Amino acid sequence: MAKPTDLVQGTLDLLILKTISLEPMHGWAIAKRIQQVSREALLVQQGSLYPALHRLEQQGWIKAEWRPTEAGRMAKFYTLTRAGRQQLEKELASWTRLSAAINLVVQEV
Amino acid sequence: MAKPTDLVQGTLDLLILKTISLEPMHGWAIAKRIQQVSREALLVQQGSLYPALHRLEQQGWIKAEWRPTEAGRMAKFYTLTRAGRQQLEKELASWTRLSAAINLVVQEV
DNA sequence: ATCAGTATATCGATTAACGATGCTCCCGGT
DNA sequence: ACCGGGAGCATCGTTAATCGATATACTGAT
Repeated sequence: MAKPTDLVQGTLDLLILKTISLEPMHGWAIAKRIQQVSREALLVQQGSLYPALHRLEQQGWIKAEWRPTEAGRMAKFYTLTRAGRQQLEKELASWTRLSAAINLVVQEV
Repeated sequence: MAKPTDLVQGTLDLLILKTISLEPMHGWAIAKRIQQVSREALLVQQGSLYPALHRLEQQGWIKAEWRPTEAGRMAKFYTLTRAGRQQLEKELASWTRLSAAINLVVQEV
């Protein structure tokens, strides 16, 4: 209720794809990264994160691989596939287009 | 499918509130207006529009009144309430904040 | 021995938007 | 007189994304 949403619904995929497009990362790190880069404005809940990762993997946009972290622990690292890169382009274009459109309405005088 | 979403989920309330903040309008006109101002980028489906209007009315953010249109037909005109104006401020702030945050992530190099 | 932080995961509930469908009224064309 | 199309309001069932809570396990430090 009356809660300042953590995310804009529908943008999580974009955020994840973009984040791992810079370098392969494990889920936990992806969430931290998004939070940090957005200066604490975006908070990716675990109950949103992992389902999203599985969703993306099933679509063939990312692929997972168990590897040790720098801290020496095992974690699932996600890499963007070729299809994922295309999807990122699409989602980026869509976001740009739609957010610009919303701004047109919202800035109307 | 592969459908270029008509809206960004969660922004419809904002779009409606903003639109009728300029002048009271009936549902049909609100949808047309949003579509036109956004240069056809945003398309408000009727199955989204009317439930949203009822939602907003129940929250006490807008209130309805039957009046004749310029064309002489009866239609339900919606006006922003005082609470609605506050809500508009909130949603606007939230959108600004969140979309800026998303852009931070998305424009990361 | 315990606690905090890292890391993955699932489940149920909530909620928004969509697509389809149905209704009425009015106007203009034939 | 008839018909179609646009204006205008509405509801219903489905789908899907996110949230919150909960569970598990490993590590390092106190």
